[in-house]
Amino acid sequence: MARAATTSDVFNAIAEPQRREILVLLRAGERPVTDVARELGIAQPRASKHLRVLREVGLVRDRKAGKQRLYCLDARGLRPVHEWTGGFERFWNEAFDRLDAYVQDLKQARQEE
Amino acid sequence: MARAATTSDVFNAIAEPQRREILVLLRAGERPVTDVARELGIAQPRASKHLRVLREVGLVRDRKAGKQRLYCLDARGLRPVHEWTGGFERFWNEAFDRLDAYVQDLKQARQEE
DNA sequence: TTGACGCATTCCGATATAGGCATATGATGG
DNA sequence: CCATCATATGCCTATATCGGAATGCGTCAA
Repeated sequence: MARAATTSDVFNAIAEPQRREILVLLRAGERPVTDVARELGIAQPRASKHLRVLREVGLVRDRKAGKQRLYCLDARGLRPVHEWTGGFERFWNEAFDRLDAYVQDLKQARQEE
Repeated sequence: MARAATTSDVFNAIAEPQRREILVLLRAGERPVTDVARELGIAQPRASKHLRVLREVGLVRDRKAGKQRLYCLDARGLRPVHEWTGGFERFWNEAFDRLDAYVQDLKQARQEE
């Protein structure tokens, strides 16, 4: 089996750097596809594809505006990711890590005696 | 080009659900590969491979303990993810979203007139 | 109606990945 | 040194991407 589909999975959707760039860009407000493509320096079909993935996982919404289609951020889907990583907050505490490294060294040393 | 390598990229590493499970499991303390495999209900080679990816992006460390190899969490790499998503915190505020949806509706309605 | 513009989609090729299975490697005990 | 347990790796297949180029489709203006 290959990797899980990006569709319907926010973790996969934001695994792609350019999609993260798009989300950051859209924080400044809604934009048409062409603008997104130009600001990221990528081809328009590519921007459309990324935006489609983001739309399918619910991270952006789109709205027709004449000839254009404006995309805007809907960051609610990022909340679960934030909370999931937040569950590890106490583990990346610097002091904790230093202590942990110390314990590691102790164990390693004891075992190498 | 295919998708970016999972290696050396935390966002990609945690895009895989089972790897996230492993990280959660390791919060309870270090474990040998076999335990990880058993607790996730997967084959041992699979667990080893996932652990390897996690090790290569720095999310776990390993330590030899006799015949076993104990893996332990090193969650520091999750901090950037937490902070990145945190940059969208104000956008998933419920009230904000409600207002936004309202504005959306207004625009949509105006355009459909 | 015809162009022109903005965007989505499709077809294609290259590649990375996940998983399974078999097997190699490593360490331990006898 | 050998048998055994614990892990890591290599090989293989199926599949899901990403990216590019061409093209389809809808909308607006003249």
